[in-house]
Amino acid sequence: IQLLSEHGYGAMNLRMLAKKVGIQASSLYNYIDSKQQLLFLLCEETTENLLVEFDRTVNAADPPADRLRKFVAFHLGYHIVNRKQASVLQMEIRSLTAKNYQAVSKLQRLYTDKVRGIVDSGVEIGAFQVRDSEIATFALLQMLTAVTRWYRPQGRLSLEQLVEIYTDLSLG
Amino acid sequence: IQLLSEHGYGAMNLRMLAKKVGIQASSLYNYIDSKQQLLFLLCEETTENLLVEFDRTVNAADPPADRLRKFVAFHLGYHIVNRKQASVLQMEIRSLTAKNYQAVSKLQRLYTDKVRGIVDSGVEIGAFQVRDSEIATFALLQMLTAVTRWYRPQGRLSLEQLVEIYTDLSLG
Amino acid sequence: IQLLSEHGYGAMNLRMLAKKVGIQASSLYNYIDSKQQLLFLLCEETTENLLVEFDRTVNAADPPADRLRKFVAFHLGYHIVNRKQASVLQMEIRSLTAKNYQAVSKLQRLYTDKVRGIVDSGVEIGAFQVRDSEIATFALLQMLTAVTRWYRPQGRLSLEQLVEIYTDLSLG
Amino acid sequence: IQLLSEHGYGAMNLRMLAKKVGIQASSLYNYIDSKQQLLFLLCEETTENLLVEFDRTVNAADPPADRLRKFVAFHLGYHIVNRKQASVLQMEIRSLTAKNYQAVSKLQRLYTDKVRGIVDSGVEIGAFQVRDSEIATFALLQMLTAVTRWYRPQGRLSLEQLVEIYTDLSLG
DNA sequence: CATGAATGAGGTTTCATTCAT
DNA sequence: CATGAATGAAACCTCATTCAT
Repeated sequence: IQLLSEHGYGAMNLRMLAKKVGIQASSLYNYIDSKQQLLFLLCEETTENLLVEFDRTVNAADPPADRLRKFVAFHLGYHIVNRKQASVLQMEIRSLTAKNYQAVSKLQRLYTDKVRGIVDSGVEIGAFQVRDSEIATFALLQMLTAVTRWYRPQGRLSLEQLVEIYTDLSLG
Repeated sequence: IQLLSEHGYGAMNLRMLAKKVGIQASSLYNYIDSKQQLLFLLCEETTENLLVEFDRTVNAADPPADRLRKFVAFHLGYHIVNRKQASVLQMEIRSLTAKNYQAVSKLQRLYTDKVRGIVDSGVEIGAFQVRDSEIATFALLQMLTAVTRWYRPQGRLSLEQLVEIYTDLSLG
Repeated sequence: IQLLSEHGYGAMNLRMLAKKVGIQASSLYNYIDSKQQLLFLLCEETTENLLVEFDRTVNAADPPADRLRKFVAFHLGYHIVNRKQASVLQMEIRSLTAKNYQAVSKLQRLYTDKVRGIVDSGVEIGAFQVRDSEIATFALLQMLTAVTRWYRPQGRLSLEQLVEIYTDLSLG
Repeated sequence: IQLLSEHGYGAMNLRMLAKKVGIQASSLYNYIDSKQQLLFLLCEETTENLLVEFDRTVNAADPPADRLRKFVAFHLGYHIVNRKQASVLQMEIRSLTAKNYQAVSKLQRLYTDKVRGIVDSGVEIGAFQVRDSEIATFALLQMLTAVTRWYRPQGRLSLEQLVEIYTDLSLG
């Protein structure tokens, strides 16, 4: 994950990975079938994990505004803590084989749908006002996810502060 | 730009580009110094163009709310019309040489600062309320820029509708 | 052809070939698409050539016994003169891709059918007596073709002598 | 033998063999010293076996024509029943180390000499007429041996029929 | 301005073989 | 007797780049 997030799939080669884990490049093939499969497994696992954690965190029974708050805190926190993993997912899916890409895409769609569910239910009961809930969902997700692009630990703001700020922006 | 946006810098090779423009790969070197330089020129040009267009569109004399509206319309429109170019800029700067990366980064920083200027001046006169104007600027920019990730022509919404929706979200 | 006949497809590597022709291995790819394609082209060409030469040599209008004599002289001569090429064809077709194998196989079948035609027409007019003309054709062909397995130039017998000997055996 | 005859020495790898026998590749080394030695043992054993069976079947005291008939029946039958083994011997000796190759070659020469003995003794007493007994021996052997190249069980002809056909051709 | 042929560095992958357990 | 993990050499192939023409 670290190497992928630093160099990208194309620029990371297996010799780098091998050196990092202290074996020869050929020995990697005791663990993976191919470089492509490695990327796929990583992307798949990360996305599935995100789905599981979402369900564990966001209680479907809560009112929409509460769910949104929990979602923002969760999604932001997750993307800050696992920012390398998340940025690999964001940047490198394009390097997946058509077939693999579709599999991961499908999982990501499930996640997007969950978030859309929050927005929609808020709109339904009049808690949220948005012109277009699909676009609102995209905008929300991308605004939050993009935290991986600039976040640096030891930055000016703590995780808690960021959550507050982004919650404000999201509710707005 | 088309090939870069489809395949990425690493996966696009000069033979592909040569074929696309109808010459042999070696002939490309009559026009470019290296693959890297080509990417750099493209990124640099795109960013500079963005800066110029911003200045031409957003009148520094207008009140902040107006400038924000004009900015949203401009930035969104630009990223939809030039979405391939924009997505190259977004995705491929990482493939730039350290030196080239810094040069483009510096230009991008200028743009970010201009947007930050709008936010700040709005906050100053009490037109906008944000907890943190740096984060707000990032969030705003990334929310808008990410339109390149999902936009498809012949989609459900016209450019005008999208501008309205995103203006709403931005003011919120 | 020389390298393939000496080492076999699997054991011949492209570096050997490159060295033989005095360029770098990678430069071979200016002429071929892949090692597999090289083998295919060689096999295809050889087989097609054999078909053409057969037609040029064996006159369909002659009586069967004459055609058989001409065929023996031609086939034996061809396999002695082009013995390396012929032995590649014999030994290495198995290394062809399924698809490529079928293409070459089909061509070879055409040749076998021509020879079978000679045998059949001889049987028809009572010039040849064989219990089974399919097996007789196989036996004839393989007996002749196998000359590539042991023939060495500067051997005890001249080409003319060999032709006489094999003609005798074939008519028998 | 099955794997070697299907894929050839170069294309068969020890992992395939291991899987076939239900152990791990490394465990093979409890039974063999090397891949090369495995091929050698197989080739050696097959050839020796052929020699032993020849002696058991072809009675040196019989008149040449009878010996030839017995030889044809034996050699053909053996190559049909053990066709995979036989085709490995035919195709893969070339993959033997120089030293191993010579050892097997020497054994094969013994077999060829035995067949030559039949031809020669037939010529001596005037039972066979051949222009050149060395070539006749080669031709005979290769004609028969090549049955491995096309024979398929459940083919049109029974073993007995094939023996009759080939005996005819051989005497001719 | 265009080309074809060449290059060399490097990439992923394969595979026989080893070895501690 | 079996294994999993390791290895290193080597294989095919790719690609940015060069250069004489």
